[in-house]
Amino acid sequence: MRTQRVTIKDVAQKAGCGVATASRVLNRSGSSSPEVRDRVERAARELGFSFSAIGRALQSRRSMTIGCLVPSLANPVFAEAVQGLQDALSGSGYQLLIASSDYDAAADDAAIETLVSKGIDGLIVTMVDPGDSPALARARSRDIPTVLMFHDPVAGIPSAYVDNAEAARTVARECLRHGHRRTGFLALRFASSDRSRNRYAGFLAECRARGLPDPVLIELSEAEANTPEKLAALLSEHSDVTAIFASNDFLAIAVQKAARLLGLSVPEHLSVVGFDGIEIGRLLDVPLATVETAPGRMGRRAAEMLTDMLQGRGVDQPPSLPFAFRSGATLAAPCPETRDDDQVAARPSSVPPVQTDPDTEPKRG
Amino acid sequence: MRTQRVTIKDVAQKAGCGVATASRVLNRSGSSSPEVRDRVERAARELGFSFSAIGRALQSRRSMTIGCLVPSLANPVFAEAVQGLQDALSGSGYQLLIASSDYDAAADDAAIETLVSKGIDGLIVTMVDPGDSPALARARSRDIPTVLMFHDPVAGIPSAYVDNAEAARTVARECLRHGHRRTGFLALRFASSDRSRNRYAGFLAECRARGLPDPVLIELSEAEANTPEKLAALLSEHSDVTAIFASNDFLAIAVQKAARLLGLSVPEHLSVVGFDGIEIGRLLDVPLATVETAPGRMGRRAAEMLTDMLQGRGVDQPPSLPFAFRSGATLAAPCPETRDDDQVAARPSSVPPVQTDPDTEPKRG
DNA sequence: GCTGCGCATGGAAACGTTTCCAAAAGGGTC
DNA sequence: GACCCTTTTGGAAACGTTTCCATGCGCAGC
Repeated sequence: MRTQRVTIKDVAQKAGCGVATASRVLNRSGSSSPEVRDRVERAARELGFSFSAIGRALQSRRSMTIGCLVPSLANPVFAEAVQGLQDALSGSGYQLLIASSDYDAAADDAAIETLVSKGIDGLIVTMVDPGDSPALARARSRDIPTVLMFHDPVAGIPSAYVDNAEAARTVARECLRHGHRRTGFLALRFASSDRSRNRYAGFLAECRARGLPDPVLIELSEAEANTPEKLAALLSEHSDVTAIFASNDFLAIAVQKAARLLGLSVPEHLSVVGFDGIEIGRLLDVPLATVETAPGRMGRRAAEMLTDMLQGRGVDQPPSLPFAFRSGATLAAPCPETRDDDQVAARPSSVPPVQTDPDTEPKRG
Repeated sequence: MRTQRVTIKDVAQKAGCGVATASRVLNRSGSSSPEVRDRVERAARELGFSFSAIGRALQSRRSMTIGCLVPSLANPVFAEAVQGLQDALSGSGYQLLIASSDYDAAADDAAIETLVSKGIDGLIVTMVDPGDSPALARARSRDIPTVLMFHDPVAGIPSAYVDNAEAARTVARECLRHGHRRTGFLALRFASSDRSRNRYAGFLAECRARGLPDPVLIELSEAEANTPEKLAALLSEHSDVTAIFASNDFLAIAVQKAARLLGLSVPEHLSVVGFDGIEIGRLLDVPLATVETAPGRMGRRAAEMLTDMLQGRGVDQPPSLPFAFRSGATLAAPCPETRDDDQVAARPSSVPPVQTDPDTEPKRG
C-alpha cells in the first residue's frame, strides 16, 4: 500500500496552521510561537514528513546539485577524483549528478546539456576539449559556476590540475640523468586527451632543451594497450629506445609485461616510467617509477573552488597542484651492452640518488 | 550579462500561442497545426530554449534520476560497477545521482534519505547492511524501486551479484587441490562488508567439508593493509599457513609485498589468491590467482533490472552472475621444506592443470 | 485612550511544467 | 441550413516549496 507523499500542506493541516507557518517552523526561518512550533514539529514527525527537494529547487532556483562530467569511472584516476569531490562536498548539502562520456566529445556536449537542464548549481568537468565545447560555453553564459579538473586552465575557466608539461619535463630530466638518450612516449587516446598531449609536449621540450633527439611518439589503440602481444609487437618496432615514458601507470605496467614477452628485462634493457602514481605501482616486485598526482586531491580542490564560487566568492586560478616524481626500480641506467647494437657507450652504472622536486609534496593527502 | 532562463512561457509568447500548445509541440504530444508547430519550433530554437527538468519533475512526479549509493568510488570495483550503470543507463534518459558512505552504516542511511528527498525514481545500493536500514525500508515502503549490487539478495530486494560464498568455495577447492591444508583468510572491513563475510563463510564451509582445519581469519585495519611492514608483522604471526585467500586483489598484492619483506617467496613459501580479478593482476611478473567477477557487468545487470522495474515490469531475482577462477602463478603447491618446521610431508609438485568451473563465464564481457 | 511598533500568522503568488477541459473552428452529412 | 464529429487551441489547475504582504494582536510610550 503506497503511502502518498506527505507534503508540507499535510503537516500544516495536521498542525492546524497555514503552510507558511509550517514552512517557517520546519526551516527555522522567521518567527513562530512555541506552541505552534511544537505542533508543527510533532505533526511532521508523526507524518514522517521530509521536504521535496524538487519543490524547493523550483521555488528557490537552486537544486543543491552539482553536475560532474568525467570521461569514465572505469579509470581509477577519475574515480578517485570523483570520490575526492564527494569527500569535499559531504556535509555541504550538495549532491553529485554524474555523467560520463567515454572520451567522446559529442557525448561531452550532450551530457552537459542534460546536466544543465537538470538545474545543476555548478559544474565540474573533465572532457575532451573544454576550450571548444558549445554546451560548456552555453552553461557558462548562463552563469553556471564551472571548474575544470585535470585540464590546464582554459578560456578563463579555473581548474584543479597538475602541470602535466612540467611533470613530464621532470620525467625527461630523470631519464636523462640516468643516461638515456633515445626515449619513447607511449600515448593512449592522444587525440582526445589534452593531458596526454601536454605530457608529450613537456617531455619533448625538455629533451630538445637538453639537446637530445626527439622522443618517439608511439600512439596506441585501446586494443593494443590491452593485449600484451600487440603491445610487444609495437615496442619491437622501436628497438633503439632505452626508456619509455608511458602516459599512465597501467600502460607502464603493460609495457613491462610486453617487455617480458620480448625477452627484455626491466630496467636492464628497457626503463619504464609511468604517470599518475597509483598505489599498486609501489607494491610491485619492481616498483614502478612514476609521477604521483593525487587525483583525490584534485577532486577536493575542485570542489572547494566550486563551493567558493557558489557562495559568490570570486575564485581566481590557484597554482597547479604539486606532483612528485616517485623513483622506482623500473628506471635505471641503460645497460651498456644494449639490446640494439648501434647504441650508446658504457655509462657509470651508479647514479646519484634520485631527489624529489623541492616544492612538490610527497603523496596523496 | 546573465541570460534569464528561458521558459516555455517565453517560447509560447514569441510564437504567439498558449503555453499548452507550445508544450504539445515541443513534446510532440497531442496534435497541432503545421504553422503553429513551425512557429513554436523556431521560437524555441531562436531563444535557445530547453526544458527545465525540475519543472517537469514537479509536475510529472518523475525526476528521471536514479539514486546510487556505494561505499566508495576510490575502490575500483565499485567505480567500475557505477560505470556499468552509466553504460546501461546511457540513452535511457535517466541520470545518476551518486552518494558514497565510506563504509559507514549511519552515512548509508543519511545518504538514502537525501537521495529519496531529491525525488529519485529508483535506487541502486551497495551498503553496509541492506537488511537493517531504516532509510532503505522507508524508501521501499514508498514504492521506490530498489535493487542491490554486490549483496546477496536480502529482504526480498533483488540483487545483481556474484555468489561470494560459492566463489570462495572454489578458491578453497583450488587451494586444496594444490595441496594446501593450513590456510588463512585475510579480511578488510569484515564488520562492514557482508561480501567479505560471505567469502569467509564459503571458504570455511568448504574447508570443513573436506576435513581441513579451519582457515585462520586475519582481520586487518586500513592502516595494516596499506603498510607492508605492518602487514608483514601480522603475517609472521601465522607462519604455519601456506596459502592466503585475500578478500580482494589489492590486499593480495600487498601480501606479496609483505612476503617479500619477510624473505618468503610466492608461491614457493606462500601461495596467495585474490578476489575481484582486476586487470592489473594479469600483467604482473607473477600473475595473480584470483576470482574474476566483472563488476561492470554487475552494474549493467543492476541497471537493467531497475529499468525493468521502472517500466512496471515485475522483476524476480535472477540467478547470481558468473564468476571465474583465474589461475595464476601465485598459487602453487606448498614447498616441501616449508618455512615452518611442523609441517606437511612432501607433495607431488606437479599438479593437474587448473580447470575453470564449467558454468561460469570467462571474464568481463 | 491613542498611536505605533513588533511579533505571529496565513493567504496567495511564483517557480516551470503537463494535462484536463472547454471552446472554437472546420468540414462533412442529412 | 442545422447538426455532429474531429481537430486545434488556450486557460487554468496542479505539482511542493518559499516568501511577500497584509492582518491581527498585545504592549509600551505619550
